[in-house]
Amino acid sequence: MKPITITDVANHAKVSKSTVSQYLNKRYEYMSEKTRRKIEATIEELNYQPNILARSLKQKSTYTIGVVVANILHTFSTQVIRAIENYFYEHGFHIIVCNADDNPEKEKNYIEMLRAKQVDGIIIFPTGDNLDLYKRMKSDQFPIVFMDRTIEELNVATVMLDNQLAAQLAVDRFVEKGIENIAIITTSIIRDISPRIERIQGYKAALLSHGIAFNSEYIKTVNIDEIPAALSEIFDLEKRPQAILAGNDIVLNEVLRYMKKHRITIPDDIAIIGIDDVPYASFYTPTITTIDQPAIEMSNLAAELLMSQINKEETKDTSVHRLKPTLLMRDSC
Amino acid sequence: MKPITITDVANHAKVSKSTVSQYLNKRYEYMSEKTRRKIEATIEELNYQPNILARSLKQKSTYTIGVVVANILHTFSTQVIRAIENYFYEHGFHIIVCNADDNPEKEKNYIEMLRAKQVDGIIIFPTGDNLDLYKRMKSDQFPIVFMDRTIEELNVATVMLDNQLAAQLAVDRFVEKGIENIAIITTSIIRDISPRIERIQGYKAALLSHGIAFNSEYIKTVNIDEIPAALSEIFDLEKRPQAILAGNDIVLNEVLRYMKKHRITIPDDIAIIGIDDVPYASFYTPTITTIDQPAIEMSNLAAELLMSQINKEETKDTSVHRLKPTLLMRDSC
DNA sequence: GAATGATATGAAACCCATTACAATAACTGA
DNA sequence: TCAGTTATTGTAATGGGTTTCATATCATTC
Repeated sequence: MKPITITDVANHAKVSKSTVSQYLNKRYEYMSEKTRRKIEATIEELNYQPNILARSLKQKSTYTIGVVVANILHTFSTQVIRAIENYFYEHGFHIIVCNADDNPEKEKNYIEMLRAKQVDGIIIFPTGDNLDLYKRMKSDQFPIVFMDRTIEELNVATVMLDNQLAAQLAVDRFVEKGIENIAIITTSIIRDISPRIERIQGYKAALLSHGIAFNSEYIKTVNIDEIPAALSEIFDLEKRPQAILAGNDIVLNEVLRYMKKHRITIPDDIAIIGIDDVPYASFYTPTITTIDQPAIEMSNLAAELLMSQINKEETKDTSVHRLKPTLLMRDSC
Repeated sequence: MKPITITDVANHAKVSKSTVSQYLNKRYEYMSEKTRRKIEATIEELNYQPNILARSLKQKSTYTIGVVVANILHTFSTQVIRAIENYFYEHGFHIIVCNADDNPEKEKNYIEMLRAKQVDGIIIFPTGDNLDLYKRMKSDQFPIVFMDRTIEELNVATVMLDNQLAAQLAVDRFVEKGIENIAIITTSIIRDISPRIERIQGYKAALLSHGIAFNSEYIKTVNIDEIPAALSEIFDLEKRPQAILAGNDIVLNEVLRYMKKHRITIPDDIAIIGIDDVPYASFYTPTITTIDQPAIEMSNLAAELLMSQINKEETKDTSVHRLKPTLLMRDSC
């Protein structure tokens, strides 16, 4: 069952490979009407499908791009994958999805494989631990866009949330409600993952702007399975907080689970705001106030930035785009 | 900035391309220790990465597989993508993720592109409307596994949920609680999508097994945005149901949203069970009883079935594997 | 009827690896 | 020392397309 090749078509239609190739590339002006129809019929008859590998090898373009997410478990990652897939489908590209699992080794492996497979570009949520690799791509002028996280010194086009603002929106809201004792919980910040850092910075800055001194006991950065313990610590404090800012969707889940378990009433006993909107936020009891990331807008922007690099457009945009989050006011605060 | 090729390495190391190629394929017995080290050093020095396209063209294997999900919006789809990605990463494969959007045209386009790109196999949630295409893959002996849905007449290896059992578990649970008026809501069943059909069949069969006549007014198959209207219809019935079985996670969301909006108490006013577990099920108020699909197990099985086809193993398994769902008993019923 | 130009087609190089096999070099034992 | 191995390396074909450019064909014009 050997596949049909362009040579088979050429022989069968009694023309040369090159003419068939011209046909495949819709350069009909290079052949007569008769030849065109003959080739058309032959392709139909043999059910021929061109081998894109061979074409890509010559043309140096695979119409494939790689998407390396840091952790596919986050709702945000899947939203981004979905939106990017959608964008590139419209442009005739395929996406290869890779999950680095927050593991720099895995990330490295993926990036190297993607480049070896000659993808036309990569959108990556960088773990931050492969500086050399990033630099090499940069110096090779390989199309690349960072998402969600920035690597300061690199000058790579980046799309991320205005994380400081995200935290600030939440703090402002809490303060508006007369709450000053605000805790923040994020997942681990090994390797200086920028969003987590920035959210904590934004939190501190916002508190200061309201003249509230921040209490370091109110700041918890822990692994997911350590969240219940962290919450217990916070609640055992002499001055327990009146509000919690959950740093991402997974943290929010754990926080809500904890409140449920310990029968702590939201928002009376504790006010809650989560960064990242979650599907159930609008019908949970109470409904949950969240800070929504414009995932689709961010994805489209990242895709466009990548496309302009792929198309070697002049606009060498290497800036960091910070998109604005939205406060979705609901009942949990 | 032209890329380094095997020829560059060969010239630089003063050996032939073939020797370098042997080195790349770790066939060190074809060269002396000295040559091996020379090549090794040169590759290091030039930072050479082989072009996998060229290799794939010759070897007729791309170490890439396609995953075409019917609708990436379902939690189940993303769970499957995640698990399959994980499985294939372990085996040195990449996955290309495609979202058919429940659109047979898009599905067709994707399948043809994937084959043109010479992927080694495809895992697909078939829309069911591309019979010719499925048949052709089958007759080409192209590695393919169906997931979530079966196409009866085709004899393609398939992994899916035991949907009848899923519905039955739910009905049994309702009946156990003394509830007999049970409604079921699924999303649209144009094109005879098998899970939806089977879940309704299972629902009917389970009712009968309990000696309960089913009421066709209790069965709603509608688009997502029509769910509130469908619910209103059901609640306006003379004999309104005491329970609702939500056919998938998205339906469950809409049902819960409706109940919240109309202040209908779960489980007192209405008992609810959802097919597909959702992240918030265990801390919602009340916690939600769900029928959980073993997504990871199903994905691994599908991946293994595909791998055995790719490796041309003897075991020509073309059967339909129906995995058992689990009832996660919580408070909503 | 030859020169001209436009149209149509094919030959061959190329993309970058792999691989079968030929060629050379080094080494063995008699 | 020389045939006979064995170890090492190189040549060339191959995979399936694209692309450049030469050639063939044909109609047109003078």
